[in-house]
Amino acid sequence: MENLINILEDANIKPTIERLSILNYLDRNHNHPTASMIFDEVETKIPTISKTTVYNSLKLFIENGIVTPLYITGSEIRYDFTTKPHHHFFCENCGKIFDLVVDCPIFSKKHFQGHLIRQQHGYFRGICKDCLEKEAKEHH
Amino acid sequence: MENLINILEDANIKPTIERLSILNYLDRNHNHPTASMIFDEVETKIPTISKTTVYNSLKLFIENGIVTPLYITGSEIRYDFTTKPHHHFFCENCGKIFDLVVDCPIFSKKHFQGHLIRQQHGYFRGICKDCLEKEAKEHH
DNA sequence: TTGTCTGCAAACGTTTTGCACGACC
DNA sequence: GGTCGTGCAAAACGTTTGCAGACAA
Repeated sequence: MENLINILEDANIKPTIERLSILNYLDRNHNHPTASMIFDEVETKIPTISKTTVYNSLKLFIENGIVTPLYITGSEIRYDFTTKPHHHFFCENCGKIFDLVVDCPIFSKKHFQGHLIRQQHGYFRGICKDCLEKEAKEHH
Repeated sequence: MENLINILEDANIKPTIERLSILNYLDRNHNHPTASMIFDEVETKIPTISKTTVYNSLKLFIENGIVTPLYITGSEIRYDFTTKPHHHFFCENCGKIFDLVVDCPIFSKKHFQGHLIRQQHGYFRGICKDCLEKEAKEHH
């Protein structure tokens, strides 16, 4: 928690209880939650919190590079505690999004073919291993 | 145009004038348009067409693998005439989305680490070469 | 007291849905 | 005549904005 306060202060963001709770949630949950998922959990600790504050905080975090928004599903935005670039797999069956480790030749490059790269995503959609195995069992 | 009719008929989609116009637009414009951009252009040829029909048609095309939706910007969905998988670059300054040719080790694989891959996107956000050059000139 | 943070409510823009009309076989 | 396609209008959805009150320095 002390660590999270530092992250915010380093970014010149006042570490309010709301912001800390949101960041704490993202720190504990690396499963790319939606704003609603964050709100639902933080609300149990801070019952007075509003969705506006969740959105405000996430916007602030994104602007400061603390959080990365993922536009993967076409509906809700997913939020990812920023680490080094990595790929994502989105399961169309169970909706889970998880990290993939892929050896990609341009990862972590800042420039490519003359363009400035600020963010990079490799992502895959399909049916995840778990869902495939469940399906197979049902048809045994 | 004959070719486009075949594409639709092969997918068991009745080639109405609306669907053909939409597909024709996508065939001529590989710049990843939004539904509105498609609507605006097709409307000049078929003034009675509605946005609902554009959305209905796109949905049908996507379900049949003729069109790929791109969830890149976080706001409007972009639509891409389906070809072989490729990367995209989204310029945060001018909003353009263009194709990138990248040598990626898992492209065109159908399975990866046990997961079934139906679709794959590699995409980059940042500032494109053209915008960087314009910026440089302004600060000469 | 000044500026910042919060949170309600309303607005927003894109997409989806319900439904009725019309076209076609 | 029955199915399919269209298109209007309304709803839905996640997100953003305006604003007023609360809080903190």
